[in-house]
Amino acid sequence: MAAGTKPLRSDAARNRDKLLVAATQLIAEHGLDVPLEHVARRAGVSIGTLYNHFPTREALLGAVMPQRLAALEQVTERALADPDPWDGFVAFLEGLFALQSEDHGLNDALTQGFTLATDVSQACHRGLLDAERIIERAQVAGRLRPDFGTQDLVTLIWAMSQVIRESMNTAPGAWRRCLAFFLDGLRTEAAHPLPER
Amino acid sequence: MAAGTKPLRSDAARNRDKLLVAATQLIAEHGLDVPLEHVARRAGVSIGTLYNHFPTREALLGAVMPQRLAALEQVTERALADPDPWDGFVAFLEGLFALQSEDHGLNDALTQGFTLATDVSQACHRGLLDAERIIERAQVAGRLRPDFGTQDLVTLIWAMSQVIRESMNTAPGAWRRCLAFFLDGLRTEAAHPLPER
DNA sequence: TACGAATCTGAGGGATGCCTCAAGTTGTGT
DNA sequence: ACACAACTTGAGGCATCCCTCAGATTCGTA
Repeated sequence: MAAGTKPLRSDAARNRDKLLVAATQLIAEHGLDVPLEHVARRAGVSIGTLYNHFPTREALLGAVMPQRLAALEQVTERALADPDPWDGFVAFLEGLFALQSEDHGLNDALTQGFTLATDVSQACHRGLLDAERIIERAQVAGRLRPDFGTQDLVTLIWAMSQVIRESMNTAPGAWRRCLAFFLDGLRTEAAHPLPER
Repeated sequence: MAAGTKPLRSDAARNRDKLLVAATQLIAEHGLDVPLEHVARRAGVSIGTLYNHFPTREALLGAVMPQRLAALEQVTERALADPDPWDGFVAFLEGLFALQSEDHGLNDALTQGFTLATDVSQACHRGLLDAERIIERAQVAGRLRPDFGTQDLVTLIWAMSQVIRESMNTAPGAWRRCLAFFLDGLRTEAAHPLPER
């Protein structure tokens, strides 16, 4: 795929950048549903200009979110770099949820994740593949219970996203305690049979 | 408190009932945010009439939700009736979340719960007191880890409410598996130290 | 049956957010 | 300096949901 994108006029390029900055900020503060008019206003640009550059909300998210999701890759790397597979697994989850608790938009994206714009959705799937390696490593080491699958991670993300949302203002960090409870149920030695289906 | 409410005219009483029935149904189907116009329409009544009977959304919720929340009391009773304190604790959680998964409105109410109309909020608090007895009984029996408090139950409800929301259509019952993981972390023997605040 | 009070109705005004497009402005190559 | 394509603007149309109120209707009673 050659770069089919013509070079933007200088003012257009500036406005596009201002929009991306504004969108990144506001999405982090207020989530994926932030009114596009607010984004345009913070960028110091009219709503029409926003629609020139990003014809749909998804287009804007597709331009903003992948960068935020990339932060997750670092967390994954660090987790895999941990010599102890279990500690790495824990570090992954803590890093992941720490990111979510700092960015409303990321929290939303990982919740809706797979119902979203192709760009975002694909990034989520890629992230999940990486996560799978972390999970398997901890299982092979005999530390993580073997019946914990990737879908269970998705479910855990759903769960924690809400804890983060609800406690963000009143008790930030409450999610760490909740995660600790959950982790105690994920150790191999804690495992009891799961309900069938 | 004497009944300060004058008897309604027969048609008014009928309409009030129709509104309550419609609201109960639609709230269960679509959650607490269901448009009031929809409620009026399903009740076969004009929007004005709805506002005659329930001047605010909270008034309507205050009339509808306590009855739904009462279903929870039965769950609590049955849980306390279980001879095994741990089984009772588990039955309580399963009963609670089963109710939530059948009623979008109840799910919302227990999530927002304490940010809500006084009637609903009070019912939530009362429910929480009952739950405390279940928790303590399981702890005294040495089955439930002693560092699990009422606030942790609230957090768990937040978490599961989202799992229920997300999986309701695609994989109803997914919450049971998630709960099983969590429960395995709540057993006394699974307990590891929690992060200090 | 006829009257008055209780009740119902639904058009309509307000708020928010989405998105478009005709007219105006600005960058850029010549 | 000019011309034209590229870009910007923001009013305004659409949709949804909120809530109100003047006028029409209906119930209960005498």
